[in-house]
Amino acid sequence: MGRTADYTNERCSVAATLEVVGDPWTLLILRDAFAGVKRFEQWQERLGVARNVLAARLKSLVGHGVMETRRYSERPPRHEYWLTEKGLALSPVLLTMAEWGDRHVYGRDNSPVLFTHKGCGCAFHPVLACEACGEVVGRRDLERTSRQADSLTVGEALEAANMAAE
Amino acid sequence: MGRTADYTNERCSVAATLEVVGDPWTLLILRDAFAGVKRFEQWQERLGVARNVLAARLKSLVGHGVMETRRYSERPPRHEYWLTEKGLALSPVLLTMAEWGDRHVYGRDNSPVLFTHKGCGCAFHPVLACEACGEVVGRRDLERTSRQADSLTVGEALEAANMAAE
DNA sequence: CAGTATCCTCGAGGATACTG
DNA sequence: CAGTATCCTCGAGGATACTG
Repeated sequence: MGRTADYTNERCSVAATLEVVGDPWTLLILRDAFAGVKRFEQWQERLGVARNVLAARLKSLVGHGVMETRRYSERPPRHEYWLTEKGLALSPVLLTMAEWGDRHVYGRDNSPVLFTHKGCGCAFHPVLACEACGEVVGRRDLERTSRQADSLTVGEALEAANMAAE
Repeated sequence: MGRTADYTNERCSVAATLEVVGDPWTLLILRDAFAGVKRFEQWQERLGVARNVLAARLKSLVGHGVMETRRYSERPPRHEYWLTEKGLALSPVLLTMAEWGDRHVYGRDNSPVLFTHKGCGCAFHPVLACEACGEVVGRRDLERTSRQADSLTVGEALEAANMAAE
């Protein structure tokens, strides 16, 4: 009866990620966070999102441990939102999204943002590599093993993760 | 006045990707497509999504060139939905999402899906590498150059891409 | 500045019945 | 089987005014 896709009953890591960040505004908030945005008003102005919605999203991101608040003024009390390690770990998701939009919507010559790989000096375009051996990997190099049957739902996993965090 | 985030006026490749696939149901549809789902009823049953919504999403994905229809029966006329090259190119997005959910929601020991890298035989966990030089790359190895000011909006880029496709 | 509190709209999505 | 056509609900999000 939910009004939209409900990820919590899925048994899937993709759905788990979507449950935390797969919201129309959240990924734009995170994109801006990676670009250095840390304060409420900055997001509000850049995104034009309603204040209550922005507040709710930030609260959710903090609740999920993706961002954390840091005081930058005592009087008046003010704080900023910083990406945690967990939040910074989303960078490959954002980068692969940027790469796809770049390549398949804009076309590489029209890319609105460019990254340079400092190591080699080239324009950076990500490909996936295997953490274990470092080799570049395509879909064909992977074999998929499902364990869905005996695994937790997204809702259960989130609950367990929150318990562990406390 | 839109009811939700409107990506079309952004000048950003991430937003461009979200405009095409960043919908609560669409990424789950694609996830299942990568798992081999090709027919309407299969998605409908697995996702429990309303039929009109599923039809609309599939139509949108075909319209954006992410999937294409293929006849598999003449009488009665029946077709399947196959990922195009453009659609298959989304695999790094799904894989990095799966990795994050795996690691930061489920925890690696509870992962509902495993991938094995055939090359080295190890459990596959993706990291990003530079297409040009093959080296593994972290956020710190990247330098960002914005060209937002003189670049197209997402809406304009999508229109241009559609024109080119015809 | 960084929100909270209210009120309101409206359109996405669900449910169901129908069709070639 | 693969949708289309209708109708309906309801809650997400926008707008605005207010607060410490």
